[in-house]
Amino acid sequence: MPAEAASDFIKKLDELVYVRRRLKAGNSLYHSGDRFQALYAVKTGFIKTESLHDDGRVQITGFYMAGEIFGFDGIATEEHMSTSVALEDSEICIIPLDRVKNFSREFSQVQNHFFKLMSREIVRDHTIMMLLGSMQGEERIAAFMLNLSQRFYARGYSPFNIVLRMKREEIGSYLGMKVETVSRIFTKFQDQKLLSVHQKNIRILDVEGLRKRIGQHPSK
Amino acid sequence: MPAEAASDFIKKLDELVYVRRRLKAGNSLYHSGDRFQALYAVKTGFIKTESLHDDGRVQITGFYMAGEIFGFDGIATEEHMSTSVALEDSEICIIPLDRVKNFSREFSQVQNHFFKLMSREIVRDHTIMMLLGSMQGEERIAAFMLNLSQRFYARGYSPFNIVLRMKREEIGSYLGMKVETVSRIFTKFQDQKLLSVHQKNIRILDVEGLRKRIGQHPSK
DNA sequence: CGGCATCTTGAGTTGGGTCAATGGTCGTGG
DNA sequence: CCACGACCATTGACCCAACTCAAGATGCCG
Repeated sequence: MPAEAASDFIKKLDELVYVRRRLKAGNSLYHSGDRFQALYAVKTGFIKTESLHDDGRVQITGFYMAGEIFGFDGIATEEHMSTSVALEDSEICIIPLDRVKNFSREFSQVQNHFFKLMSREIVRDHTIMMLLGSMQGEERIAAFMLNLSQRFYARGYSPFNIVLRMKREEIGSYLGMKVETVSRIFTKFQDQKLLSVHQKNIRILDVEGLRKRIGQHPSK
Repeated sequence: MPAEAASDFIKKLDELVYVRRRLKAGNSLYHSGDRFQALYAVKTGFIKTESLHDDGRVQITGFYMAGEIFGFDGIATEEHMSTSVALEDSEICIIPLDRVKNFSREFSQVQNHFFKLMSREIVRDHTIMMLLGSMQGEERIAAFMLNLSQRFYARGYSPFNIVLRMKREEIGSYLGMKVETVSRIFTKFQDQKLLSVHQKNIRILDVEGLRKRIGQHPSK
């Protein structure tokens, strides 16, 4: 790839996201049912997306941190199927899909990039489906913590000292279990010296130990 | 949209899928880890995709019938994260992604179409996540049967007389429960005159009754 | 300091898993 | 054509992980 083309590409990517928006903790960018207008990239902060079921139930379908993109669910029907909520004060880059489409015609890499982003989201969802469908409580929490750890690390933060932005109930919603169960498992992991837990401050003490929790379960 | 452009578009879509392939029941198009080469559309038959977890566990992440497209999980890393298996003799259209990308530059609708397809897959996955995360066994089966019914109907088949192509165990894998539980719930639904069950032949007797099963559960 | 939200812990219940046995169905070969 | 064997589905009995309900504990903010 010629250097010039690459730098053009970067410039384009930058143009894509030139609109920013600040979002206070607890506020939403869009609600379920809103007309789809754009994709969103987290610049700073933490976002959750929750899907509303036909009956009243709500489940968190994703947590997004700096560098991650969300909102893809709105493309299919031009209408968002989820609600996005800031878990802390956040800064969000707005990426109008029309702009992506136009740039894609000129720069095939832009198109490639967005295909890959959506594919990655699909893979991520399949991972959660496996977690929800075939792991037990302790395995789910272990997998969740390791996943957070890795994402923090990838973003330049410590992979061991994690400050949770979500409450226990939200973790439960995401992992398909009740608050009480989440809490009990945190306590258990602390007793077993896998984690140290103080409120939302979690320190991962034994990565290997957590890894071993996953997959060595009776379930076949 | 001028009629001519529309017909060009259709022609292009047709060119996209001009390679076909027959697949015997039980055979695979690709395995987890294979290099990604193309997307696949079901022309006739029935396909399952299953994801392999780090530990040995396997979970079915999708069932695809005529008209549905699968394989999107391979785009992210250029490597498939799942294995696709034919549940019955099937005919598959091969859609090389490069071709999609090239046509997209010329026909923006092609690009739109594939963005929407991927978004739809994400929405579908979120639905399953909700099902796995917050529904109980009976609700899951009810939701599953109604979903199948609707897809059969959309493809021109009877929405009431359904011939399952997958075994009970595969339904269980997809819905996050054991064979025995699936079987018990089918029996229960039959006792309650919601379904009539004979082997893989299911007749839906009471759509409203099934709908009411979903969402009226203790959970919260 | 009080009030409110969140988190933890305990006790009892239950949906679904496990294990084990039985029953059907289908394809193959004698 | 029937009998055998393989595979799949169903059913029963028992058990346990996670849920429910209920009480405290902890921390946060005005």
